[in-house]
Amino acid sequence: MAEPARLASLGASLARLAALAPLSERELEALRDAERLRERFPPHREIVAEGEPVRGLAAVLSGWAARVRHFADGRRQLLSLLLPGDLIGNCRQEDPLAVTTIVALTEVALCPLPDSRGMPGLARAYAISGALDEAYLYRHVARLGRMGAYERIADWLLEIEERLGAAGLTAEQGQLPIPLTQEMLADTLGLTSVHVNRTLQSFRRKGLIEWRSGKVTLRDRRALVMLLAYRPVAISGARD
Amino acid sequence: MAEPARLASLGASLARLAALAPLSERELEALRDAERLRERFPPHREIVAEGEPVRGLAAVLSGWAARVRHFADGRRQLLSLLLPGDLIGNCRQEDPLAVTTIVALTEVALCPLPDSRGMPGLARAYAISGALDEAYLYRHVARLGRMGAYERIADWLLEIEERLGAAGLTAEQGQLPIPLTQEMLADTLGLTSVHVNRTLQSFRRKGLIEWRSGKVTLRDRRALVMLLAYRPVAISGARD
DNA sequence: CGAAGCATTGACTGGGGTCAACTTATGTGG
DNA sequence: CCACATAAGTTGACCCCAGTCAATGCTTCG
Repeated sequence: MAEPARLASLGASLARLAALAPLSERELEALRDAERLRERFPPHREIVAEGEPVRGLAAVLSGWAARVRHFADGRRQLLSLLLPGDLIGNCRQEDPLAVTTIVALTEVALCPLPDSRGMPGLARAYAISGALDEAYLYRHVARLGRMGAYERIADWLLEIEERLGAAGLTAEQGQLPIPLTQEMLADTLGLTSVHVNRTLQSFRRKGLIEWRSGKVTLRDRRALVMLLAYRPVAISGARD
Repeated sequence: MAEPARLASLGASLARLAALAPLSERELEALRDAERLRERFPPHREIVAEGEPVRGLAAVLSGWAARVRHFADGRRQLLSLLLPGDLIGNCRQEDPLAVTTIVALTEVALCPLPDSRGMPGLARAYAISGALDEAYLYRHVARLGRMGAYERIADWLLEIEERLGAAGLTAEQGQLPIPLTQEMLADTLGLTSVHVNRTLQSFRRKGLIEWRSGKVTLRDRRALVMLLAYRPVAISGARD
């Protein structure tokens, strides 16, 4: 955002990263280089396995991935979503082990990122990216712990709008490309796909959102924000 | 654990930190120094305010604190618990802003910690502490997203046992000092205090735990672990 | 055109929330 | 050491949000 001209040559996803901190010409060059090398993963493929050594720092160039935890009886929880521009393996130890499994939700392209040694701008950008991850993770905890289904979805949509915006992925008229099935969304929000379906339909009927073939439009952002501010306390017989 | 003799002069809480990575004599000395300076907070007092600049790195010497988020209508969610030995302000940016409010749940004593510049052992210890925080946070997300009340409490108790053990705070016979009210536990686990109460009573009646005046004993750890593995699927009419 | 994955709908159930009363600790000043 | 106040824990009655099960459409895409 600060220097659109110099970032222009970067793909959108790395542009998000580059916008987090002022970068020197050399650092930008390093990112441009990195971008050329990319590794692809088909949907459902594990990108990182929990407990395995982390291979190094990488960035999501396209597609969505997720940190995931599986239960013995088949339940699963998506712990966090990794969108284009997000980092993988962004930690401080020398030889870290992966804390969670990471799986590709769609087709995903990664690129390895340069070490930040001797590049203070990059180091700052990585640090800020990590802090953002942490902030979104806390938000996710609050969402799962204390929000009902309507609130969870509204809050999540607003978060995704913000994050896709930062990655430069909001199409014109605020269309958000969200390639998740309702079941993935359910596994993210701690709900069942059936209930996600019903809640989304209610949103659509009220004209709050449109959601067709992976493109989401927030038709009434104000109403979504209202949903978060205070629970109606259900006095009147207002239905739906 | 590696070097009990050299750690002996450290208070238990900082001993946990020191056990995370091999430390030089100079680094240990720096910790011993730090330990002398302490700041006290009464229960309910804010230690860090969300959005404010972080004052620097510190460690919890005694008492429990929590990262917390408040909702407009009075609901609140404890995002993570800070036990003796845990760090506050452990991040990588230069001038970070606090991502969440931190509040003292009990009387809390903090001590400032030395910067890790020029002390690679300390740097590693801080990094590992941060990685552990992250791991527990992901576990918390899975707990809130996909576990029922029984599982949440069982899983949480096992986590706390592990963490108190690492901090050297498990008394003889595995008594855990847990200074939380049922309401605080409810705000941690995304439940109501009423439901926490009923669930705990069920645990007690089944002989799984004892909980009296802040001292918890896990009487049947095996059964607690079983609770996590698979949901009973409720075929028979087994009550309670 | 068939198959597989995804979305939708209905009927039913139950875990956990809500409200409100009551009891038991904890503690504080006289 | 008691009287009182306040916080914490306990219990019961009732209800609703979200889960479950199962059938049926709707898309894609070989």
